[in-house]
Amino acid sequence: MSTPQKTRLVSRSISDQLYDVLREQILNGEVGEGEPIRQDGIAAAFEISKIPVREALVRLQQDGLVSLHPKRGFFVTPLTRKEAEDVFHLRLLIEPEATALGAQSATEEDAKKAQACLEELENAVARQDPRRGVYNRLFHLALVQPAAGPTTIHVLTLLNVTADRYVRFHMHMQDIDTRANQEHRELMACWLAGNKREIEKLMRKHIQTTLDDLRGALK
Amino acid sequence: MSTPQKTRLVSRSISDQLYDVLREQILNGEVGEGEPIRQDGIAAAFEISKIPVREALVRLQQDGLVSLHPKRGFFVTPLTRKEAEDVFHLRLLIEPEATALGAQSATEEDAKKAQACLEELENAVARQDPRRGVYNRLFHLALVQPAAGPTTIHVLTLLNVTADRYVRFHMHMQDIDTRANQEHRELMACWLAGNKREIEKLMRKHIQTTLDDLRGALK
DNA sequence: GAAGTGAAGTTTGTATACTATGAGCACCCC
DNA sequence: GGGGTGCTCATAGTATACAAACTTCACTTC
Repeated sequence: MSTPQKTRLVSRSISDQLYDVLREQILNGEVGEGEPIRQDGIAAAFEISKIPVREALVRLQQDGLVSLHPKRGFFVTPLTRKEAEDVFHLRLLIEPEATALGAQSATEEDAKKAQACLEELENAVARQDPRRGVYNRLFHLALVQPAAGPTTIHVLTLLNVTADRYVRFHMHMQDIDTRANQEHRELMACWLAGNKREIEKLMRKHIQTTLDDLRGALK
Repeated sequence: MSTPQKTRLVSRSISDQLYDVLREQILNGEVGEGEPIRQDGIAAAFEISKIPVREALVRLQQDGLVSLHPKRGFFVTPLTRKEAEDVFHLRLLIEPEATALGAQSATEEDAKKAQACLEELENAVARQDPRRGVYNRLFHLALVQPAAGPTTIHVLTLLNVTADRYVRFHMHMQDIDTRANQEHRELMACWLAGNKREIEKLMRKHIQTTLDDLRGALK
């Protein structure tokens, strides 16, 4: 029997699933910044015990999305202009180069996957999926994946998640969807062609434009 | 009554303390790479329950020091040349500039704290303290702290921790202690003077030299 | 002897239960 | 009436208990 099936199937633990759900809720602003997070409340809402809730929160804490005051609980970290600037600064340092390197060592399969991610992203945008930030991240990461080491992936994931939070909070999506779509198309074409210098420039501009828009929204 | 006491005293939870201890053990190689980590074993060793053990491990997982195979347990992530290159590459991108910015906006107090960290580091080196990697990280971070945003701090901490792991594993400390001491002195002098360009150059060289030594150790 | 099958023993992941700390409020003293 | 003191309640953090999954290994079958 052949093995075309290569997706690894594993049982995801409750805490692991909850981690994704809570992260998405925070990114969507469903729990306001600075707001306390009641472990019992979440446990009751999902009809589970506190143990997996705490594990998910601990992971989010390590991601910087919530902070923990000992014996007082977890709080959603407030959004600050300083953090926004910080995150985009780091992205500008890391992501353009990493993307260019990814293009250079991308295999046929990597290219397919990146294109699939772009399609999914465009579909999500087209149907106004509120989770399209997720697909945006996946696309950006797919461009980096072929060459990047595990730490670069991890750091960029962290940065993109936080960036996503600011974008979702301060900006009306439809305002940037069209432009972003255009830029993503250009990026993808250039990435497939493997033009290192050009990709770096495009990606830098792509991130910078988002940052400029964000600064505008922050007045 | 005056308040010269400004260190904030908080009760550290068991899981929080354990996080530090386990991280240090992994950095020291006390648990070999790829080795499984038995939750019950650790719980028994510290005479606590599994709950805080799991929380500490989840944090370490988020740091990339251990990985989790569902229903099979936590494993110490293996050291790879690729990750080492990756981590140092990122440090070279971020840390020199961040250190220079730190120097520019350092207050008198920041300077005092940085110098105190350097002293502690030198003391630790002098007495061959096995935990001197910790003080090294604290010193490097103290140089960055004055200007850096929270995310930069977080990312650099992550990178320095991982870098530390490779340095401790592959290199005999005494071989580099002397050189590092010298370089730290130079860095500190330059940092206090606030010469941006020069600091960047020195820090870049400092990190690069460590990377070169590491490459040598890796054959 | 190699490969498949099944039962016993580990170990994980989560529920439940308990302790103790912090917040909030009423009361008291001046 | 303002500030201190103790009580009550809510919540965090951890221990204990347990079900489900994985591993191991002996046993069977060809």
